[in-house]
Amino acid sequence: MVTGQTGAVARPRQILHVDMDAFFVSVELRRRPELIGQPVVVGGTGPRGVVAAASYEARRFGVYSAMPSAVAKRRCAHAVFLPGDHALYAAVSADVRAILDRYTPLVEPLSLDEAFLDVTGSVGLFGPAPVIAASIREQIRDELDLACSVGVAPNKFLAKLASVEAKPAATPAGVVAGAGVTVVEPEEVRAFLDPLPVQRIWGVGPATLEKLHRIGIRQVADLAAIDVAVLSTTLGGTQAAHLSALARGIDDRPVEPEREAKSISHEETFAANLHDPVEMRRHAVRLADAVAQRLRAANVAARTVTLKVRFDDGFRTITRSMTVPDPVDTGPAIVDALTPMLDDVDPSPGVRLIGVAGSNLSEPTAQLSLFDDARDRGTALAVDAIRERFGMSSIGPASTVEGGRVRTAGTGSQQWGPGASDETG
DNA sequence: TCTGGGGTCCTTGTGCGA
DNA sequence: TCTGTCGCACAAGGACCC
Repeated sequence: MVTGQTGAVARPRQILHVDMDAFFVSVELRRRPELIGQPVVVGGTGPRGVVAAASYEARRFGVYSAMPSAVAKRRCAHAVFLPGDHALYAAVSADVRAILDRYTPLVEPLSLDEAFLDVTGSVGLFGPAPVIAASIREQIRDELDLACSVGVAPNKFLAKLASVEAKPAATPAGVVAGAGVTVVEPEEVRAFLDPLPVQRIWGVGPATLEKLHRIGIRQVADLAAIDVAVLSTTLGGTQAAHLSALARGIDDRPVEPEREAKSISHEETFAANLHDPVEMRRHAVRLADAVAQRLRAANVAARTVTLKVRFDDGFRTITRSMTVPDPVDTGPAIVDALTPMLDDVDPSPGVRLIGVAGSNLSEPTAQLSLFDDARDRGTALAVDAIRERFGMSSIGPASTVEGGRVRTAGTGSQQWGPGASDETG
């Protein structure tokens, strides 16, 4: 319905990438206006916390997302550190989404603070794509008191790069306002891409960058020029073909409004290392319970259960997984699958993180022959109902009760690392 | 500097049945 | 019966993204 497939010359697609500016911080500033203009950091406040978002004033001091909070505090001691409120950001994200939905049904959220829109079929109604981009910015600003940047281009990859160009910039001298909207026309693609450093390409992280540097590739132009067969010897065929296409501005991926989750997981980093297998199991039970609840909420069950353990000896991480014959969506069933894996882990080096994931998702089965599972599922659904009414900490596995309250996972209280106080004992 | 949490995708190795 | 190989499923880990 959006592309000319009737024999007429196909119009270039009109893709928008909408990216909120310093989203978590900006949401916080709405309720803390006295902090506007100050360096503000949202993220984990404990010794192992990381920065989730930094205001542009904080970025002037070299504070960026994913940086350890301890480093951020050293670089910008006078910044205001806030713990973050994931539930609030999700609610505001829904408000933003409602605005985007006015322009096209083809909206693909990438995260809470960014989304792709295919407005190819909307230009007749709302005007050219850059006009739509400006209109979206205006509505988000007027209705939500938030700023965003928008990239407009013929595909997702270019639109995403374009939105970065549109953003404000933090320099040691001050914060420079961005254009707000950046448009890359089809005939401008080469001039836009060629001078960019190769790490700006989606999928080029530190490891790939190192490989590319070794063969003399530093700019996107270098990558676009190199033969794919040659690149394959360094990166492997799949990645070589993918990156080569992107470097040439080719990206045919559609905007997909409804993508089904392929896995559901919870993990937690502890303020103090665990050394006791019993403690490990207790946390695993809690995480399994949280994963199970989300599986049921999504009306799916997992055939593969994965345990993730990160040790304190050099950040070593192991994963162990098991595929079970019948999909599971209850805490006890997930714990059953986890138990042999947990028994195999030696926590003596110190365990800093435990994660539990369910993948290989399918619809839950209700086999009458599995009496125990059916009973577990009935209990679990009852628990879900109680939690919906009285809150997450109202009920949970006995082993997760601390001081008369249930410790929960994934409730948004500690999204970016352990809190300043040691809760693990 | 020393690294959170929630995801996706890819590669490599292994076991198994045809 | 033995061996090679192909495809598939699974397991584990790495890299990357926000």
